[in-house]
Amino acid sequence: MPDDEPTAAARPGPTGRGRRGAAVTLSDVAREAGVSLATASRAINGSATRTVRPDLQERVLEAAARLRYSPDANAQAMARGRTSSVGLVVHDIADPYFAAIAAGVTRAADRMGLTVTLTSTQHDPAREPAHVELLRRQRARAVVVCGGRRDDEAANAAMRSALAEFRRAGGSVALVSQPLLGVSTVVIDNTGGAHALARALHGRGYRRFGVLAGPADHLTARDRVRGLLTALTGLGCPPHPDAVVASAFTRDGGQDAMGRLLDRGPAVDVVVAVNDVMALGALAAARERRVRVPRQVGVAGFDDIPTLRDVTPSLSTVHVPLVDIGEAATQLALGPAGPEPRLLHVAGSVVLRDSTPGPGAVS
Amino acid sequence: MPDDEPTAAARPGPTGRGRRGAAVTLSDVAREAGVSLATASRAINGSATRTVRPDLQERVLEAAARLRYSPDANAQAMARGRTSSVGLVVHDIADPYFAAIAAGVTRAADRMGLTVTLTSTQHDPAREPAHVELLRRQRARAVVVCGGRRDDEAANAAMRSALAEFRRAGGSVALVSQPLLGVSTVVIDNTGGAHALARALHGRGYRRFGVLAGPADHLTARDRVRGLLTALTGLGCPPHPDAVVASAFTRDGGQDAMGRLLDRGPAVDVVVAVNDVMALGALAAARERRVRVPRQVGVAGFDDIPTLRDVTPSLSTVHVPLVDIGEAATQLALGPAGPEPRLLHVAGSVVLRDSTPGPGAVS
DNA sequence: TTGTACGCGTTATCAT
DNA sequence: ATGATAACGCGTACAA
Repeated sequence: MPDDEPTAAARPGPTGRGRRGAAVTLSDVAREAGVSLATASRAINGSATRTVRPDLQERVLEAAARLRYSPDANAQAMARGRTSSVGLVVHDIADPYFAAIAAGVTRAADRMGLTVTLTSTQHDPAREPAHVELLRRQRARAVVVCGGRRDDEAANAAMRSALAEFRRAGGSVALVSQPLLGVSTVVIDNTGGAHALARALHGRGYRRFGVLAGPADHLTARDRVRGLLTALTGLGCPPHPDAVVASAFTRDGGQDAMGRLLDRGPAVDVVVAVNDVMALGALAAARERRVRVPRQVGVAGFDDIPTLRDVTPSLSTVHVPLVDIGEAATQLALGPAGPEPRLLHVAGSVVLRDSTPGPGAVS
Repeated sequence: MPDDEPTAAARPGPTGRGRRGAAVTLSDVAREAGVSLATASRAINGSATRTVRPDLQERVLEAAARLRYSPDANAQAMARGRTSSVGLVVHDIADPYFAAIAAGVTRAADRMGLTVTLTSTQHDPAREPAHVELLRRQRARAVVVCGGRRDDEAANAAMRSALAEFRRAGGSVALVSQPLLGVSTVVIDNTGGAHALARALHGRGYRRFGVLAGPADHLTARDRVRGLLTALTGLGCPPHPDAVVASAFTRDGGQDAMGRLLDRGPAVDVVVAVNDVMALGALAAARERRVRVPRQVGVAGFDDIPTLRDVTPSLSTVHVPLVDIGEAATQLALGPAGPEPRLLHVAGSVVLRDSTPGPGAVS
């Protein structure tokens, strides 16, 4: 029998309050191995300064395996003064945009031996500060906050304060959005990407643009709209004012806005949504109305979420490396914390697909 | 100035090793409020048995707010003997199937005041036990493991052992898959759903079925295939043996299998994939080959992932309430732990959409 | 190199 | 109702 029983696993002592199922502690391992607690600790987690004799080391490791010892991360966190977890704040993990970023964060964290604590605001920006506070209580080493900021000074102040407290507690912070909170941020070039997209579409012959602009106070949406408008104005074909329609930053918002545009708006030959999920909503609105895409109207989005692979017609968009951004944000947060917040600018690249062949293209 | 400065926030004492940025502890709050540590603790987190005088309570709360005190969850975990986090193990958080379940888990956890620790195996089932062990170190209250089991006794034994250790450490467990690990499980009725789907498609007139069967050792895939085959056999039209093609359980797997079926397989008029992402891959394969769906061949999947909303033609499938399942699994894990593992059976419902109008349907 | 002892921040027990 | 104090499990100066 290679797997013999522990010698004195369950401590019968009056000490244990019996809360957890007979937890085996490092002391148990030390006793089992016949060494001191300190030695056991060094043998298992390897001290930076100290080293332990090979034979003792082996005895400790064997004892640990025999007892199925599992170090208590909470106790380690206390003793070491730092945890091994990073927080991630998203609006909705089921949204492919956030899911892709989350994949990057988990990958990076995994590589660094850290775990990810995921919190979702369920689309309510007002809950973000509370989630940051929650992560502060966990003493997470870092927190990555995703999702565009709003033009709402009260909300931003609350968030800024929450992040400041988080850092005061020793944690570091990285954002994926706009660099307005005074912390390190992965900044997506929304304006430039939108600008390039407008030019590319113009290059395919489109002249009458519609824009699904998202919420007026949403900074990402606003930047993208601005990029589109300046480019189109520069090209001499600014969109009709009524062809720029506001809505929520979601699929439903895009569907709604596209519906309004198709039903009561001026004629357009291409519609650009400020993100992909809105563009998907727009496609749905077009389908409902038997409006053919791209024959009657072209559609483009922004972000290049993985979902687009399965949409027909394949959707033109601005590719943004979401998974890489998740990784980068994590590294940014965990990296050396200089006094100045660091900014990492990420450019998007236009990808024209079947949804925008040009106004005269044969289907 | 409503927001006055802390009186004695930063403890200058030689105690602090200065590891974390001047952490404010409960002792600081107690001193600031002029009460004992115990009273401060009770005032802030409210003891079950003891109660504290209102005026003292208020003084403590004020002091805490003034000092921006944030309780240390790790210390609380130690003192209380239990944490407030649940673990979640998935294969890939970017996969809409897992993302939807994760949304349910976070929602349930959120409602119960718990945080979610997310770990992703990056599609490597062999890493699952290690992730469970990681969650055990954190002393997570519970762990939810998603993803179908394999017919691999070694792997299952390793997982069973990891879960047993997790429970021995006081944690509870719930699975979303097959009930073969001896723990509470949310069981999706794969066989029944597939059976019903086959009958429904047969009802629309399809007779020559193709099946994208997934990996041979994947239990979920196997159950679904079995459901399809028994139904079709019962209906007198079992699929041609060469029309049942194996592949990976992924989009690429579906694309690959569909390609092989279309290129070298027997003629079929409808193809059923054992999950939606494979069906999406199948659609891609059909597109590549200029095979029209549903005119030349119908396609159906399984799961009803949210992505399907945006696919054309809209995909027939078996609806499975993924978000609800995530919630249910969390509650199952956190609920009263009887000696017997609890099983929660979830049925799917067939949803026929545009991808399977019937072989003779006018497009 | 090994062992001893203290501290991490909080809760819970037991006196008061 | 409040306060002193012993755990909780581990890391690490410090002493041996």
